[in-house]
Amino acid sequence: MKSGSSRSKIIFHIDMNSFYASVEMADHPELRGKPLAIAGNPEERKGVIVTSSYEARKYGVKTTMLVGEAKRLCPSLLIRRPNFERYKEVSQAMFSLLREVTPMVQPVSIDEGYIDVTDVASSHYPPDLAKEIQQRIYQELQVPCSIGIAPNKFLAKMASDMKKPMGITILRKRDLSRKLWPLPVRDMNGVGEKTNEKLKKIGIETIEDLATKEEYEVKALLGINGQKLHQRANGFDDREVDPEAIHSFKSIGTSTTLPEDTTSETHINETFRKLADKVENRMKRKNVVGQQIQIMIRYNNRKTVTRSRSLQEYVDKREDIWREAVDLFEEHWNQQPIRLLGITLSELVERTEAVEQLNLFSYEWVAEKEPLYKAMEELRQKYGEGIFHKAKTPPATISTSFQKDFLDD
DNA sequence: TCTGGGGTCCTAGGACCC
DNA sequence: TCTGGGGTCCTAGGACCC
Repeated sequence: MKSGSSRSKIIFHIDMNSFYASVEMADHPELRGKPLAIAGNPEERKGVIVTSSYEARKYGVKTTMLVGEAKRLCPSLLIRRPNFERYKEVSQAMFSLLREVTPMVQPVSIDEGYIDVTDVASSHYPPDLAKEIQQRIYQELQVPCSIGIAPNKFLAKMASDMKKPMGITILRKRDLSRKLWPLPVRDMNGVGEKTNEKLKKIGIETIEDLATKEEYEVKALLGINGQKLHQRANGFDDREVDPEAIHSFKSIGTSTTLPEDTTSETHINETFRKLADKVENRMKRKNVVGQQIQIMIRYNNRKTVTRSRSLQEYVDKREDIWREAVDLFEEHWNQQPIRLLGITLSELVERTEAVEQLNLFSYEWVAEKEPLYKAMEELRQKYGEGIFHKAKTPPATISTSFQKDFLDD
């Protein structure tokens, strides 16, 4: 084993098959073997399919399809509401199990993740190891998974997709032209609807078409993403499995589709209150505070706008989140009926870190407090209360830049 | 009866600074 | 008579993924 050199790696991608439906079947044996879909409540306009069992997929039931449409395709379809708490439990149990194999575990979402087994492979033959993992997950949690084995993340991900459910697929570099290249380019991770259309216009339909095109042509079409895709199609991907990535989340947000379109400010304010509550709870749980707030408004014609604002101070309290959200909303709402509202906080930092910064700030602030109050009073008398309309906050949270600008004058 | 809710990353223009 | 060039921050929007 050479140290520091680019030794070839062995990466597994573990993909839980039809995860939510599988968990429901594990918990409710009477559902097993039946066409099952997990979906929201159609009466609240949330009736879209989130996941469906393989039995349901045979009828053409797909994710994001409306429940009505799915039932038309598959009249015997059983529908269950999602139980995310339960799915999270099973997910955590699954990742704990993986961590018994190696600490090099990177969860990507609730139902998939990568592990780097390069070091483990000296004592375990990788396909056997994969089989063992798959069996343990199935026996201990009663849910199926597929595993892709490859020298990098991209190929492992593509491999885990090739045999489902309960498949194990090895994708070596030398297998590329035979196993990967014949696939439609749309199947690549990172190629969605729009990119697929663009690629089609320059004659790229399969992964082979992409791999054998000149890189600069793809880059000219898609920018940096094109370059990345071209490299991946040729089997290159140097992203590491990063066990820490899970801790560095960048935003926390929540949104809701309203049971009916509304223009009622009371209703809108109430909705923002609930959203702010939810965001606060999640921020508390993760022990973070945020310095940027974004709201999302989807109108009845589905036109969606986002509006954001950087804040002078970190927030994590429902009242502050709510006030900023409503303030942004009032500033930008075009009076059209609203279908969906959302709040997202970003520029997150650990609360402890924020407190240190705050202390520093407070120290400076106290020294300038007295003149600031005086200054504000003068402004108020000169221009009226309206001068502070934008801030809508007590003097303690007036921006430092404002404070500094004024005091320097 | 058109299409949920949770995210990440990238781009692009304008402001502002040097 | 035409006014460079680079860097960073802020905001809005879009593409993509599960």
